[in-house]
Amino acid sequence: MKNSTKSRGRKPRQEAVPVDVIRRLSLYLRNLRNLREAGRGRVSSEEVAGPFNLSPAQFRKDLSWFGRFGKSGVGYEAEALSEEIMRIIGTDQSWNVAVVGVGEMGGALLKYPGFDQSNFNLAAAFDNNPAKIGRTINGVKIVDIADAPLTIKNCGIKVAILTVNRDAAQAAAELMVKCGVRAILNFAPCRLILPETICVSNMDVSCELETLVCRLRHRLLRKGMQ
Amino acid sequence: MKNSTKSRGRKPRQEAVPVDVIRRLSLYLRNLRNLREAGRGRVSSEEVAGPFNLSPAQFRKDLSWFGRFGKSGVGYEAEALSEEIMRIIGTDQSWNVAVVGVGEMGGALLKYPGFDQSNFNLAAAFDNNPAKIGRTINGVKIVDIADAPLTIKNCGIKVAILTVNRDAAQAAAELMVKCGVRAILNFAPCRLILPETICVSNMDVSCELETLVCRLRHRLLRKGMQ
DNA sequence: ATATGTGAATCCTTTCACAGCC
DNA sequence: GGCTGTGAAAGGATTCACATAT
Repeated sequence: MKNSTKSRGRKPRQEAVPVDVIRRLSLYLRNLRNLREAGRGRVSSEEVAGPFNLSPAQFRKDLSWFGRFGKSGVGYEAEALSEEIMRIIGTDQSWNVAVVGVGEMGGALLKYPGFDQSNFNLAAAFDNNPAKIGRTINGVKIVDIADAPLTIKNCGIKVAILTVNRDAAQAAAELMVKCGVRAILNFAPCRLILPETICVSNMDVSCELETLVCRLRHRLLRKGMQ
Repeated sequence: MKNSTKSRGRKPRQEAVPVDVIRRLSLYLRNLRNLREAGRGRVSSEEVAGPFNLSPAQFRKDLSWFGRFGKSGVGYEAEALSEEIMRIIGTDQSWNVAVVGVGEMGGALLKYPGFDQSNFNLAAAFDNNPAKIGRTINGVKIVDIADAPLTIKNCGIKVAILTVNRDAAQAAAELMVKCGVRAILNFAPCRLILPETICVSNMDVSCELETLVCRLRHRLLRKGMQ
């Protein structure tokens, strides 16, 4: 009965950064942008973390995974810190991203203005519907998914957003992996079975809604981040 | 310096259910549906939790927050367990949900077929754009947000999905709260400042994308659920 | 005086392992 | 034999508190 299933029971004792640390870095970064737009040059850990109901100590511990970025007794330079966090996350460079499946959700993402200010560049859109192939949405031409290998290679795409329906998700994901995609943001309401080397994150509306309404009846224990 | 900010440093020592438990229950529930559709009547904790890279022990501990639902040496009845979990979450009853802001994302959600099989019923859509008010999307009539109080009261809406743009999000959220909404699923890329009694969950595409690409460089420590 | 960075302590979550039951 | 339910143990994450730096 022991060591039965896959690799779940391992004890790697590795010095790996917890993924929640990165998720918080991403929040800090957004807040830093706001603070800078509000004219703040120097900021404290309380100012950066407080709005998310996270403690200043948490902020400092999170950063300490990667180095020392503040001045004792003074605080942090908002701009320099932003750049450091972007370097840590990897968004100091630009990323070409593919949208796979131009249905309602895929179309909405292609038109989403939030990416304009980011270093994520929606560089390609794929679909298998002949009625959609060749059309252009917000400057992005919809390409036959059969031609995905070439496009992905040409654009150097490593990240895909999966917005196909549930039944098509697994096959589409496998195709992306075969084309060289290494990270997938999955909007389909199912789990993808992919090699462990591929990074997957799920945006699960049903799951979030269910969690929300459950919090309405039970008083649940959250942990910051709102 | 101590006891400085809000209520962050409390030690409530309460027997509150962690929100992650609920998030996993939601996943188990989905898998149970799949297992039932595949004809399985009786299932084991391994079968239910395994596909999410969660351990059988975790599944049993999660359930133990709420009671005892299995038979020793046998397993669980898939259908009965589904109903129990739905009762725990609260989706044994139907929920009317409002979509606030019928832009690209709001429209996509209104047309999203995933809600058909769920107990979430998109009962109302609000916008402030006269060109949209009065139109119908997927059977849902778009109502002037000025008339939200009446609609929300009539439909008994307690949950809203916020799909307005960032600058409008805080005001729209406050309006919803004033109308009696108690839970908000926020798609806008910002944090909402609301009374603690209101439940908020954020669907944050940028944050997830950043976390994903960060995982491409650093080998991060995830904890199941994929 | 003030705020960082970080070991130590605390708190929480997950896993282990086994008694109990089918 | 096989699987659940659950205390106990192990492992992680958060908070404390203070030495340190400006």
